[in-house]
Amino acid sequence: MDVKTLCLGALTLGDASGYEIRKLFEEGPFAHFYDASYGSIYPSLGRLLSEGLVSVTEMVQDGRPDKKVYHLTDEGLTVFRAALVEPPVRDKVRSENVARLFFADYMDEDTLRAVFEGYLSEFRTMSEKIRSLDDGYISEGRRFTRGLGLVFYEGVADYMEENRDRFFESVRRDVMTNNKSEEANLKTADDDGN
Amino acid sequence: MDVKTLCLGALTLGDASGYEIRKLFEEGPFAHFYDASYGSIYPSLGRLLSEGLVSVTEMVQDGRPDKKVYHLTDEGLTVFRAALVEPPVRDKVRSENVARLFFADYMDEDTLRAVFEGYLSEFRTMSEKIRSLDDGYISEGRRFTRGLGLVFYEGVADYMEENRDRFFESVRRDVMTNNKSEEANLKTADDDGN
DNA sequence: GGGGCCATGTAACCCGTTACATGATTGA
DNA sequence: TCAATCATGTAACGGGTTACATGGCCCC
Repeated sequence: MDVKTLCLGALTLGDASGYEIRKLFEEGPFAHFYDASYGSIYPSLGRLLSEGLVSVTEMVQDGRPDKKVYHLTDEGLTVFRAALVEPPVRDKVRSENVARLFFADYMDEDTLRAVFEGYLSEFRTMSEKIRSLDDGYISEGRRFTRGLGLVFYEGVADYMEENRDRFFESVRRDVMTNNKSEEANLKTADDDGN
Repeated sequence: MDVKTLCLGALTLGDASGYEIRKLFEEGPFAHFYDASYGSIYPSLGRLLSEGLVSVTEMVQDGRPDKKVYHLTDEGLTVFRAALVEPPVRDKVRSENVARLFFADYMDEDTLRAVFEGYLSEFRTMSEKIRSLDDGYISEGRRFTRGLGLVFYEGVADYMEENRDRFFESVRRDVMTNNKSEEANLKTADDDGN
């Protein structure tokens, strides 16, 4: 499912401009499971328009730039529904943060602490942001995935806090071991292929 | 952090071939936070070799194809350490599965059930796989991130099971509401921009 | 006999990011 | 006055995926 399809999905929530759609990904309800930038959203909307899957209304505003408000057409909805029937591909995750933590024993402690605390506070911020949202009426899918996000952010944040001390302590031990084996390497540097 | 850097990281765990490195991403300890295919791993190893960051030994095997076992050089380790100092970019997540659940009320129930149960069983499988691993000795970073993965997989799986019934029930209500408003749309189809 | 694992590699393609261009308004 | 928000768009670049090519062994 590409950005184009997600734009159709975005418009099922109501008419919106490219800028507003971007915010759905940035900090709105899509933030937990997808990301997209202007460079993919605007061209997507353009293509959807030429395919008749969305219509557009130019809104003249004063005090701020004009905007183009897009609306899902019946055909657009049909196409979106068809896209949802396709079996989903596996989740794609790419976390440099976790990678850093994985290789904790190859980092100096200050950097590691910064990564750890930065990551943790990001998770706390996210979970608080979700909690503080007023739900009004939202669809069950939206409510459910929001709960899913909450479980994820809070679960990870709690885990990190609970294991913080032990983690840094054990990493320090690993680092000492690494240093020893590197010293040993220096003494036998010739059979190293280097 | 690109695949090239992750290949260096992979080799801190021990010498390995491209094929073996791929398995780290596919089902090994990297699986929770990164993914990479042969098409990126082999070229990466080639470039690392020409840069002197890894060395290679051709291993002739019988009964199976020969393989090239790569080894991290001192310079490779230095470069890897330097890469870890760079502040990590934000996690990238892209989940078609969650997207499907978000738009639950635009799917027919059979498809939705298939997505739901498929996703759930994927998570159960993953968490069981992690649990069943014998740890022997592994670095704290690795242990910690494994725990992180476990919290994630089990947290989400539990959430899904606990909320399953309510979810499907509420979605059914949403779907009925949608159908009603679409019928209403048909009656006023002319002011639809379509 | 067929499917799956072992094993390496390349080339075309694609989707998306980054960076740039432009510019008014509002609030600190 | 400086930064942020609102708002749309394009072009170059890039990293990675998909698909293809090749081929033997092992187990059912």
